[in-house]
Amino acid sequence: MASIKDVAAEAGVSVATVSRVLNDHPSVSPAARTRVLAAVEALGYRPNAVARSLRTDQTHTLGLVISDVLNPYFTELARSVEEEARALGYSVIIGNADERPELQDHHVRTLLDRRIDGLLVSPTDGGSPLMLDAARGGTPMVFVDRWIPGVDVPVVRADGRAAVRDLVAHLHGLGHRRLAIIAGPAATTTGSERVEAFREALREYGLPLPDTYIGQGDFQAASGRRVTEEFLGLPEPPEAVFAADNLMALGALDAIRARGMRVPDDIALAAFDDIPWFVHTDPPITAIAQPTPELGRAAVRALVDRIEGRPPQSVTFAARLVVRRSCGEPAATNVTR
Amino acid sequence: MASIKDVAAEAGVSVATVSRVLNDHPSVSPAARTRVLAAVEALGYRPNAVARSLRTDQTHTLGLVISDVLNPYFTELARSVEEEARALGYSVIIGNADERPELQDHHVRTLLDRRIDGLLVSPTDGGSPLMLDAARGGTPMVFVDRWIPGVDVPVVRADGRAAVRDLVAHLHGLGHRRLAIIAGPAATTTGSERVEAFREALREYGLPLPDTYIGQGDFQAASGRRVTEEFLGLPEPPEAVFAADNLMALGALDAIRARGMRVPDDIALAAFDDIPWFVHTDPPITAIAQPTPELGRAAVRALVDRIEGRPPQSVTFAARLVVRRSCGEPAATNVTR
DNA sequence: TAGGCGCATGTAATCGATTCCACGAGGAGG
DNA sequence: CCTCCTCGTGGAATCGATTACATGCGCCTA
Repeated sequence: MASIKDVAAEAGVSVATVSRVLNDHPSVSPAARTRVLAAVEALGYRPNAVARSLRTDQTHTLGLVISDVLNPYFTELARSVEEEARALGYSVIIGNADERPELQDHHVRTLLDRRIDGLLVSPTDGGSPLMLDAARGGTPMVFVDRWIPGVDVPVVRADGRAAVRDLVAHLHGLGHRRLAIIAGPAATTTGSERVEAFREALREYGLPLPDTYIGQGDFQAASGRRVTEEFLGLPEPPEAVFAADNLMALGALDAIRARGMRVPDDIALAAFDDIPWFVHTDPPITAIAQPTPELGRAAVRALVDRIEGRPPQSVTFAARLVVRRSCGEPAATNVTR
Repeated sequence: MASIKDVAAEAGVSVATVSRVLNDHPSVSPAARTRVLAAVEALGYRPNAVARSLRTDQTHTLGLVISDVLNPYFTELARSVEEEARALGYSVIIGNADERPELQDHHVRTLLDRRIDGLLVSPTDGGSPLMLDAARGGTPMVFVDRWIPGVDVPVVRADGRAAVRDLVAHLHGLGHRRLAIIAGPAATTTGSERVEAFREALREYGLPLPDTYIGQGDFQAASGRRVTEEFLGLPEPPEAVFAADNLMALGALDAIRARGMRVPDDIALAAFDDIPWFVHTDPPITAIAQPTPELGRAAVRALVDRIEGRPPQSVTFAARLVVRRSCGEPAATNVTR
């Protein structure tokens, strides 16, 4: 592979001049510039990003550590992150933690070893020493979707509180009174917040939330299935189930079908995180939609601001309820798609 | 960030000794080793992968360029690729081409600039000059799922021919005679091969495949919807539709429902590529399943073999038919899950 | 006891870029 | 005509690692 020296030799100039041409430094004569560009062309030269990074101490690369690539919510997030980063001149390296803290640490470590310019994280847990050290040690960092309390890192996320209240109103309006939730791990913010929002909304309607109606899941389909089976086995099973993410909702759907029951006739179902597939299931599933692409874009912008010395901003978007048919017939005024 | 020099100073040895300890070179005294390790610990030193790569000309990184991250088939592939690579001591950088050749080229270019050790590609097209040059220029490369004919690059893929024949037999056995296909782009091998296999299987059963029953899709849901609408608008619509990937199948499902028709009563539907969601749709969709994780693992092994100087092997797996309910009642002997 | 061998270690070159500094040529101004 | 400034250019240091080569020491053997 041709190096800058080869180009310099071919063009009959010094490596310094070649470098200047490549970084369009102003003080290069037109003649030299032409010769260098011709040499670059002739040799098919491409600058070695590794060498460049070593010298400049910049990789123009962002790390993105997500909790689960198999979850469509996160792939959509990853896609928008990459898109925005590319627009701003950065590449993205994705690390998939599979909801496992030690795998998350592995990725954080290798990303730091590669000297990425900044880190975008959706933590699977309350924060390992490694990640906390990195944050405190000055690695530009932004949390997206989930975050870790008590760390001075900007957070880009969606607030589902209002949408959860809308959902409870919707369920209440349809006559449902016994509402249950399949929660995510309490160590994650999205795990605990969604339960809190749900509990609060129920209180507004004077509805109870007994412990038996709070199932402990782990954001994976299997846990949704298990928890739903437990719900259905109760002496007084819930009339509606709210899953804190889309994978657990599908697990729930599965468990309900396995019992020969129908949604929404026998039991209502709703999910946090809307995904394209929810339109295609039978029945289409009512869900709380985050503006996922906007989240990704805002997170990248915040991180790049931080990297390039501008003050980064935490951003909170609003999630919104998308009513479909899985809780019963929608009122005419509600959004359907 | 501490460098090897700082460690050397702290431990009172030269950088060479530090390097030897880190790469466990045999000839280092136990005393020196201990002092170095203590210094590493004290400073929280981590070797700079950028500098190391520059010197050794190895990045221990593989590039993976896939056609569409939003397609669950590819995310599953990406996951298994990363897993196997990690087991072999490599990291993976994923580039998403979004089925756009120019984006594919962008990713190939930046990956090469980063001097990745090898490239795993599922090409979106017949091969750009850039990719062909890279392949011929000696960049270790392996094609996975899709490939480009006429290039000397190992291919790891699944052969769907037998499974497609099984599918046609299944459809024929259920009494369907007018079978149609939603094809992928002809520039991709999976696009053309699946049509060919289908055509051949139909011929075995003496069934025709008129041009009106070959819809041209692009592996995205919208195209599946459009093509299906065209099918349904024909004077004599097909009795069964076979979508060449999962996203187009969902588009088809959508179009069928929009007409108020039911699967499989009014029309049968099957898809290439099985995904977890197909179990949850109503009805569950009959599909041709590739051993996706095995594909990813084999591709990584082939690529790493090539990188480390062992002869790489092309591998072809068999795809298999998974019968569910979207074509009609399954025969008792067929696999269901 | 001298020669030789091997081990532990250090010095310095090297990878491919960027960039500071010095230098020479040429033009402007006094 | 001399001085000074600007512009284009090249030499060389530098980033942080790896590694070939040199060196010195201790020990074994003849």
